[in-house]
Amino acid sequence: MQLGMFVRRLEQTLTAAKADAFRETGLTVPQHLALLVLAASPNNFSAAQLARVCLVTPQTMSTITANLLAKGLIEKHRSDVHSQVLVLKATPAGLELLERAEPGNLAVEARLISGFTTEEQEKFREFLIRALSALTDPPGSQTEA
Amino acid sequence: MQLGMFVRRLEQTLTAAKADAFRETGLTVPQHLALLVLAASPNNFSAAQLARVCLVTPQTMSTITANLLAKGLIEKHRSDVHSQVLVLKATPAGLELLERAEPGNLAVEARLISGFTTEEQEKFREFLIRALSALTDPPGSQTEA
DNA sequence: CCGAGACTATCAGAGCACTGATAGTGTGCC
DNA sequence: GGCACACTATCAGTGCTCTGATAGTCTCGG
Repeated sequence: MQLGMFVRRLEQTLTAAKADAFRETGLTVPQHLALLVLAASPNNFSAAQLARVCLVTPQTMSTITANLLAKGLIEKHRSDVHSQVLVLKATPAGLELLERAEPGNLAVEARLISGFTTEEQEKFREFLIRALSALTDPPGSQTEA
Repeated sequence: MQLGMFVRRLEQTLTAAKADAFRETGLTVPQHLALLVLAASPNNFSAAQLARVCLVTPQTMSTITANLLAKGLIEKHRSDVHSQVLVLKATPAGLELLERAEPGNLAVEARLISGFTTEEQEKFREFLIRALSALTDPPGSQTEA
């Protein structure tokens, strides 16, 4: 079995576990992430910036923020420096819900690494980053160079 | 940054890379997987069995097989042992397309592990499986017991 | 000044993935 | 025999993700 299969499997299981943890709050995993980033950011993001941070396309983030907006967890403000840019901001209700969701999130993360020593965690993380780099940096792109 | 984030990121990047590799064939990543499993299986699967193997729900697999079916890459046969079960089978066209898709798939897998020694690959795989087990086996599920 | 390029937002459409619900079938227990 | 349970297929609805396309705005260079 190829390594990629295991990566996919772990991610699926992880997402399922988080979705389960967030069920009570009504948040989805991407919604949680967007809210988390927004709450942590000093000056708030535009949808396009948020999309880049969360590694999705602006169109996808638009879907996510539309759902958060409909639930009143975030709000949009017209930027005063760029007349067209819409700045996103977590509402008090959003922050409050996030508070309630975090324990579940952290519990899943804790479960993920429960079988690892601190050293192994570091090594695991290093492996993930190295694999990511290998896929991101085009090493086999001498073809067109 | 939490470890889960890196897992998600790697999976997203991996899927994107595979999607890119399959673009020429018109296959999506889930379609490729379903076709691969179907082609490799001695006696062919029902949609429900295939769903379990690919780790998706039967409803999801139904969507995937509908698209494969529409492209003529697989076919459905009524099982002769169970009157209601529909057995799936890759068509010659499906097998032929799979042949064309495999090099790209393998290239991405090769890229994924390109920065690893054989030992590290084994360790990486072991880490992934260990994390998977930690999430799957319910260690904190005494709540409802 | 004006046009090119970069960035923003947003619509449209396809595919994947889930939950929930409905219905048919097949096995096995009472 | 008949009922319950398990498994199959499938419809309906929601949400995430992508590509492609359209349009507004801003900056910078000629």
